[in-house]
Amino acid sequence: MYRIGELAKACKINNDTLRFYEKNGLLRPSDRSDSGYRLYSEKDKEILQFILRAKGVGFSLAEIRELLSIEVDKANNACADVKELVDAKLLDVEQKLAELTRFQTSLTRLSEACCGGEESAEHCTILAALESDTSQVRHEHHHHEAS
Amino acid sequence: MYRIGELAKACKINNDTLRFYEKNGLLRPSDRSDSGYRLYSEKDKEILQFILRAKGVGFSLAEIRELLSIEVDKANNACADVKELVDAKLLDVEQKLAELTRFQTSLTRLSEACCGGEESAEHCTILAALESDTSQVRHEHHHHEAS
DNA sequence: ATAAACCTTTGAGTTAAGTCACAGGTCAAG
DNA sequence: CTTGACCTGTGACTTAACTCAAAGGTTTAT
Repeated sequence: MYRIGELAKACKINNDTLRFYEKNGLLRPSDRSDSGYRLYSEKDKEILQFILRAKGVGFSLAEIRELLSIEVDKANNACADVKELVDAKLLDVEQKLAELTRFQTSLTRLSEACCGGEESAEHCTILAALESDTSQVRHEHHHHEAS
Repeated sequence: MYRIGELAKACKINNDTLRFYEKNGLLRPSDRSDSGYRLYSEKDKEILQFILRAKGVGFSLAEIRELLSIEVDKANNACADVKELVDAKLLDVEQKLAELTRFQTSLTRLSEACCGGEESAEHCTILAALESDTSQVRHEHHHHEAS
């Protein structure tokens, strides 16, 4: 079991961030000590790492809360609802992947062109390096009620 | 040439967001009308779409500003500096790609397990579906001075 | 047994990224 | 030649996601 400071240090975040996540329903410590200290389990740590990774790839805390809440009710199989959410998130992820792949291509091209010599003049900005197929820009304004 | 409202509508963002991006050095309209109205070119629109895509995959405006500023000084070849920045961003992107790919795998697994039947009980949460190789969590605190 | 380093709660402050409000100028249509 | 939809600037407000401060309880080390 980790105390708050230990877990925070291990994951390089602030103690207050952990309290904040708790208050916002993202990560509740598995236990409390007799004196009220938060006690986090190994599994709690994994959840936290999941949260941090998800944040890193652009999910909001509200979205992450949703992701974490995905859990098939084994007794009643409320599967359909879950699948819907999962598939929606999957679409999000695939869209992000597509965008990122394009960024990767562009940046790679730019990097290669860069110190290659004088023939590189055409690909000297990100924008020039980006394929100009900008058709797929998407915007969603899901308004999940947050904390 | 687009006026602010036209471009904003075309890209499904707020007029004020465009003014905000301008104030923060992300997108300056190519021209102004005689009466002072902002006039955006087709290229401006592409830049905006770039910004929106970059935002979508988790880049901050400060990072996007950096990305946009990547431009090889063709006369003086300040190539080395540029390459360094590009390669740093490339690393970022590749890391995000790796994370996202794992999310994709997990979500796919979850989706498939979900309405598959009763043997799916093991993969009923994101966390269960995630490979437990959580070793690679990374945190960066670049402090680019923002606008 | 007392200081130092931890933890508790409540509540206020900060930063990034918008978003809104206001007072007024512009322009196309009737 | 005025009405309505658009634009201008400046500045205040909002939201998400922290981050800090204050007042006090707990644990460990001397």
